[in-house]
Amino acid sequence: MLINELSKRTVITAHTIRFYEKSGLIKGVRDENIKSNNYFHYDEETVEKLELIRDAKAIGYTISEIAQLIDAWYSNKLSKNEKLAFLDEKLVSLDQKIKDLKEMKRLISEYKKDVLNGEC
Amino acid sequence: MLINELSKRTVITAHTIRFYEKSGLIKGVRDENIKSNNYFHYDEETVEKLELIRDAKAIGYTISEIAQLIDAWYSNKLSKNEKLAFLDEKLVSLDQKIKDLKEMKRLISEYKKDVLNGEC
DNA sequence: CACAAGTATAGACTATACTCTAACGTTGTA
DNA sequence: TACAACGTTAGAGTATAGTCTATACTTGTG
Repeated sequence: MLINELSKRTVITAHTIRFYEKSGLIKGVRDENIKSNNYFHYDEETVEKLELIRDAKAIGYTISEIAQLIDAWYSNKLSKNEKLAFLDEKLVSLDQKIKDLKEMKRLISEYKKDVLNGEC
Repeated sequence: MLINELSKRTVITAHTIRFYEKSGLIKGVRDENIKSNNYFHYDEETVEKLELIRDAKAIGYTISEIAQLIDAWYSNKLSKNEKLAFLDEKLVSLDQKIKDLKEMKRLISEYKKDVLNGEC
Protein backbone atom coordinates (compact mmCIF):
# COMPACT_ATOMS: atom_id res chain seq x y z
CA MET A 1 0.00 0.00 0.00
CA LEU A 2 1.09 3.61 -0.50
CA ILE A 3 1.48 6.22 2.23
CA ASN A 4 -2.03 7.63 1.84
CA GLU A 5 -3.67 4.30 2.58
CA LEU A 6 -1.26 3.64 5.44
CA SER A 7 -2.12 7.05 6.84
CA LYS A 8 -5.85 6.37 6.61
CA ARG A 9 -5.60 2.93 8.18
CA THR A 10 -3.47 4.06 11.13
CA VAL A 11 -4.98 7.54 11.51
CA ILE A 12 -1.46 8.98 11.56
CA THR A 13 -0.71 11.80 9.11
CA ALA A 14 1.59 11.16 6.15
CA HIS A 15 3.91 13.85 7.55
CA THR A 16 4.26 12.01 10.85
CA ILE A 17 4.68 8.66 9.10
CA ARG A 18 7.52 10.16 7.05
CA PHE A 19 9.00 11.53 10.27
CA TYR A 20 8.92 8.00 11.75
CA GLU A 21 10.50 6.68 8.58
CA LYS A 22 13.32 9.24 8.81
CA SER A 23 13.71 8.26 12.47
CA GLY A 24 14.19 4.65 11.42
CA LEU A 25 11.05 3.25 13.06
CA ILE A 26 9.50 1.98 9.84
CA LYS A 27 10.77 1.29 6.35
CA GLY A 28 8.92 1.47 3.03
CA VAL A 29 10.25 -0.23 -0.08
CA ARG A 30 10.39 0.97 -3.66
CA ASP A 31 9.05 -1.15 -6.50
CA GLU A 32 11.92 -1.90 -8.88
CA ASN A 33 9.43 -2.62 -11.68
CA ILE A 34 7.98 0.85 -11.59
CA LYS A 35 10.39 3.28 -13.22
CA SER A 36 8.05 6.27 -13.53
CA ASN A 37 8.00 7.12 -9.85
CA ASN A 38 9.80 6.34 -6.63
CA TYR A 39 6.85 5.88 -4.33
CA PHE A 40 7.29 3.93 -1.12
CA HIS A 41 5.22 0.80 -0.56
CA TYR A 42 4.27 -0.42 2.88
CA ASP A 43 3.16 -3.82 4.19
CA GLU A 44 0.93 -5.07 7.01
CA GLU A 45 3.90 -5.25 9.34
CA THR A 46 4.25 -1.48 9.02
CA VAL A 47 0.64 -1.08 10.13
CA GLU A 48 1.41 -3.20 13.19
CA LYS A 49 4.54 -1.19 13.88
CA LEU A 50 2.64 2.09 13.73
CA GLU A 51 0.08 0.68 16.16
CA LEU A 52 2.91 -0.34 18.46
CA ILE A 53 4.36 3.16 18.14
CA ARG A 54 1.02 4.67 19.15
CA ASP A 55 0.65 2.37 22.16
CA ALA A 56 4.24 2.85 23.28
CA LYS A 57 4.01 6.62 22.93
CA ALA A 58 0.81 6.64 24.99
CA ILE A 59 2.67 5.16 27.94
CA GLY A 60 5.54 7.61 27.61
CA TYR A 61 8.16 5.80 25.57
CA THR A 62 10.44 8.01 23.51
CA ILE A 63 11.10 7.49 19.80
CA SER A 64 14.51 5.96 20.51
CA GLU A 65 13.08 3.55 23.09
CA ILE A 66 10.41 2.57 20.59
CA ALA A 67 13.10 2.04 17.95
CA GLN A 68 14.78 -0.44 20.31
CA LEU A 69 11.45 -2.11 21.02
CA ILE A 70 10.85 -2.53 17.28
CA ASP A 71 14.31 -4.01 16.92
CA ALA A 72 13.52 -6.55 19.63
CA TRP A 73 10.18 -7.22 17.97
CA TYR A 74 10.92 -7.36 14.28
CA SER A 75 14.60 -7.37 13.47
CA ASN A 76 17.39 -9.85 13.94
CA LYS A 77 19.85 -7.29 15.20
CA LEU A 78 19.58 -8.92 18.63
CA SER A 79 20.18 -12.50 19.66
CA LYS A 80 17.46 -14.47 21.44
CA ASN A 81 19.04 -13.79 24.83
CA GLU A 82 19.52 -10.12 24.11
CA LYS A 83 15.86 -9.85 23.10
CA LEU A 84 14.74 -11.59 26.28
CA ALA A 85 16.98 -9.41 28.45
CA PHE A 86 15.70 -6.26 26.77
CA LEU A 87 12.05 -7.31 27.16
CA ASP A 88 12.62 -8.20 30.82
CA GLU A 89 14.10 -4.75 31.38
CA LYS A 90 10.98 -3.19 29.86
CA LEU A 91 8.74 -5.33 32.10
CA VAL A 92 10.64 -4.17 35.18
CA SER A 93 10.41 -0.51 34.22
CA LEU A 94 6.68 -0.90 33.46
CA ASP A 95 6.17 -2.31 36.96
CA GLN A 96 8.04 0.67 38.37
CA LYS A 97 5.85 3.07 36.40
CA ILE A 98 2.72 1.31 37.67
CA LYS A 99 4.05 1.67 41.22
CA ASP A 100 4.67 5.40 40.66
CA LEU A 101 1.16 5.88 39.30
CA LYS A 102 -0.37 4.06 42.27
CA GLU A 103 1.65 6.23 44.65
CA MET A 104 0.34 9.35 42.91
CA LYS A 105 -3.19 7.96 43.22
CA ARG A 106 -2.60 7.51 46.94
CA LEU A 107 -1.32 11.10 47.28
CA ILE A 108 -4.31 12.51 45.41
CA SER A 109 -6.78 10.40 47.41
CA GLU A 110 -5.25 11.60 50.67
CA TYR A 111 -5.44 15.17 49.55
CA LYS A 112 -9.05 14.64 48.47
CA LYS A 113 -9.85 13.57 52.03
CA ASP A 114 -8.31 16.79 53.35
CA VAL A 115 -10.38 18.84 50.91
CA LEU A 116 -13.56 16.97 51.96
CA ASN A 117 -12.79 17.68 55.62
CA GLY A 118 -12.29 21.35 54.77
CA GLU A 119 -8.68 21.19 55.92
CA CYS A 120 -7.39 23.20 53.01
CA MET B 1 16.13 29.77 52.46
CA LEU B 2 17.84 31.02 49.31
CA ILE B 3 17.90 29.27 45.95
CA ASN B 4 21.20 27.49 46.58
CA GLU B 5 19.89 25.72 49.65
CA LEU B 6 16.60 24.92 47.92
CA SER B 7 18.58 23.48 45.03
CA LYS B 8 20.70 21.32 47.34
CA ARG B 9 17.69 20.06 49.29
CA THR B 10 15.64 19.12 46.26
CA VAL B 11 18.56 18.09 44.02
CA ILE B 12 17.14 20.30 41.29
CA THR B 13 19.49 22.84 39.69
CA ALA B 14 19.00 26.55 40.39
CA HIS B 15 18.48 27.02 36.64
CA THR B 16 15.62 24.56 36.60
CA ILE B 17 14.12 26.02 39.77
CA ARG B 18 14.16 29.47 38.14
CA PHE B 19 12.54 27.93 35.09
CA TYR B 20 9.77 26.53 37.31
CA GLU B 21 9.42 29.93 38.94
CA LYS B 22 9.05 31.62 35.55
CA SER B 23 6.52 28.95 34.63
CA GLY B 24 4.48 29.85 37.70
CA LEU B 25 4.90 26.55 39.55
CA ILE B 26 6.61 28.03 42.58
CA LYS B 27 6.99 31.50 44.01
CA GLY B 28 9.83 32.96 46.06
CA VAL B 29 9.39 36.12 48.11
CA ARG B 30 11.69 39.08 48.58
CA ASP B 31 12.58 40.34 52.02
CA GLU B 32 11.35 43.93 52.34
CA ASN B 33 13.81 44.57 55.17
CA ILE B 34 16.82 43.84 53.02
CA LYS B 35 17.47 46.73 50.67
CA SER B 36 20.95 45.74 49.51
CA ASN B 37 19.82 42.86 47.34
CA ASN B 38 16.70 41.39 45.81
CA TYR B 39 17.28 37.73 46.53
CA PHE B 40 14.32 35.38 46.54
CA HIS B 41 13.49 33.48 49.73
CA TYR B 42 11.76 30.11 49.71
CA ASP B 43 9.81 28.21 52.37
CA GLU B 44 9.16 24.56 53.20
CA GLU B 45 6.05 24.56 51.04
CA THR B 46 8.27 25.25 48.03
CA VAL B 47 10.32 22.15 48.89
CA GLU B 48 7.10 20.12 48.96
CA LYS B 49 6.00 21.62 45.66
CA LEU B 50 9.29 20.75 43.99
CA GLU B 51 8.94 17.18 45.27
CA LEU B 52 5.43 17.07 43.85
CA ILE B 53 6.79 18.41 40.56
CA ARG B 54 9.38 15.66 40.46
CA ASP B 55 6.83 12.94 41.19
CA ALA B 56 4.30 14.29 38.73
CA LYS B 57 6.90 14.65 36.00
CA ALA B 58 8.02 11.06 36.59
CA ILE B 59 4.55 9.81 35.70
CA GLY B 60 4.37 11.98 32.61
CA TYR B 61 2.50 15.10 33.69
CA THR B 62 3.35 18.25 31.76
CA ILE B 63 4.33 21.54 33.39
CA SER B 64 0.89 23.00 32.77
CA GLU B 65 -0.87 19.97 34.25
CA ILE B 66 1.40 20.22 37.28
CA ALA B 67 0.57 23.92 37.56
CA GLN B 68 -3.12 22.98 37.78
CA LEU B 69 -2.35 20.27 40.32
CA ILE B 70 -0.47 22.79 42.47
CA ASP B 71 -3.43 25.15 42.21
CA ALA B 72 -5.73 22.40 43.46
CA TRP B 73 -3.25 21.60 46.20
CA TYR B 74 -2.07 24.92 47.52
CA SER B 75 -4.07 27.84 46.19
CA ASN B 76 -7.57 29.05 46.69
CA LYS B 77 -8.19 29.75 43.03
CA LEU B 78 -10.60 26.80 43.03
CA SER B 79 -13.67 26.16 45.14
CA LYS B 80 -13.97 22.99 47.20
CA ASN B 81 -16.13 21.34 44.53
CA GLU B 82 -13.84 22.41 41.71
CA LYS B 83 -10.87 20.96 43.58
CA LEU B 84 -12.70 17.67 44.14
CA ALA B 85 -13.80 17.47 40.50
CA PHE B 86 -10.27 18.16 39.32
CA LEU B 87 -8.75 15.55 41.63
CA ASP B 88 -11.35 12.98 40.56
CA GLU B 89 -10.45 13.63 36.94
CA LYS B 90 -6.80 12.99 37.75
CA LEU B 91 -7.69 9.73 39.53
CA VAL B 92 -9.62 8.54 36.46
CA SER B 93 -6.77 9.36 34.08
CA LEU B 94 -4.28 7.66 36.40
CA ASP B 95 -6.43 4.51 36.28
CA GLN B 96 -6.42 4.71 32.50
CA LYS B 97 -2.64 5.06 32.43
CA ILE B 98 -2.30 2.04 34.71
CA LYS B 99 -4.54 0.07 32.34
CA ASP B 100 -2.40 1.12 29.36
CA LEU B 101 0.78 0.07 31.15
CA LYS B 102 -0.72 -3.31 32.05
CA GLU B 103 -1.76 -3.83 28.43
CA MET B 104 1.80 -3.09 27.30
CA LYS B 105 3.07 -5.58 29.90
CA ARG B 106 0.71 -8.16 28.44
CA LEU B 107 1.96 -7.46 24.90
CA ILE B 108 5.60 -7.72 25.93
CA SER B 109 4.97 -10.93 27.90
CA GLU B 110 3.25 -12.50 24.91
CA TYR B 111 6.09 -11.53 22.66
CA LYS B 112 8.56 -12.93 25.18
CA LYS B 113 6.80 -16.28 24.91
CA ASP B 114 7.20 -16.21 21.14
CA VAL B 115 10.90 -15.43 21.48
CA LEU B 116 11.30 -18.29 23.97
CA ASN B 117 9.59 -20.68 21.56
CA GLY B 118 11.93 -19.50 18.81
CA GLU B 119 8.98 -18.21 16.79
CA CYS B 120 10.74 -15.02 15.78
C1' DC C 1 -6.52 16.77 -21.87
C1' DA C 2 -7.24 19.55 -17.88
C1' DC C 3 -6.78 19.43 -13.25
C1' DA C 4 -7.40 17.55 -8.72
C1' DA C 5 -5.22 14.38 -5.74
C1' DG C 6 -1.23 11.90 -4.39
C1' DT C 7 3.93 11.49 -3.55
C1' DA C 8 8.82 12.89 -2.36
C1' DT C 9 12.33 15.93 -0.43
C1' DA C 10 14.34 19.69 1.90
C1' DG C 11 13.98 22.70 5.09
C1' DA C 12 11.50 26.03 8.11
C1' DC C 13 8.63 26.37 12.16
C1' DT C 14 6.40 25.12 16.73
C1' DA C 15 5.86 23.57 21.55
C1' DT C 16 7.76 21.61 25.66
C1' DA C 17 11.14 21.45 29.00
C1' DC C 18 14.96 22.43 30.07
C1' DT C 19 20.18 24.07 30.06
C1' DC C 20 23.63 27.30 29.54
C1' DT C 21 26.02 31.87 28.91
C1' DA C 22 26.84 36.58 29.69
C1' DA C 23 26.85 40.50 32.37
C1' DC C 24 26.69 42.36 36.56
C1' DG C 25 25.75 43.12 41.45
C1' DT C 26 26.10 40.99 46.54
C1' DT C 27 27.95 38.26 50.28
C1' DG C 28 31.21 35.59 52.90
C1' DT C 29 35.90 34.32 54.05
C1' DA C 30 41.02 34.04 54.29
C1' DT D 1 40.48 43.93 50.98
C1' DA D 2 40.87 40.54 47.47
C1' DC D 3 38.28 37.14 45.46
C1' DA D 4 35.51 33.10 45.37
C1' DA D 5 30.88 31.86 45.80
C1' DC D 6 26.23 33.18 45.35
C1' DG D 7 22.21 35.65 43.22
C1' DT D 8 19.50 38.02 39.30
C1' DT D 9 17.98 38.82 34.55
C1' DA D 10 17.80 38.41 29.74
C1' DG D 11 18.36 35.82 26.22
C1' DA D 12 20.56 32.10 23.43
C1' DG D 13 20.99 27.13 22.66
C1' DT D 14 19.53 22.08 22.86
C1' DA D 15 16.72 17.90 22.45
C1' DT D 16 12.45 15.72 21.39
C1' DA D 17 8.61 15.11 18.58
C1' DG D 18 6.32 16.56 15.55
C1' DT D 19 3.90 19.96 11.95
C1' DC D 20 3.84 22.68 7.96
C1' DT D 21 5.40 24.88 3.51
C1' DA D 22 7.36 25.01 -0.91
C1' DT D 23 8.64 22.84 -4.94
C1' DA D 24 8.22 19.55 -8.26
C1' DC D 25 6.90 15.39 -10.34
C1' DT D 26 3.18 11.50 -10.99
C1' DT D 27 -1.30 9.49 -11.13
C1' DG D 28 -6.27 9.17 -11.49
C1' DT D 29 -10.82 11.14 -12.99
C1' DG D 30 -14.45 13.70 -15.58
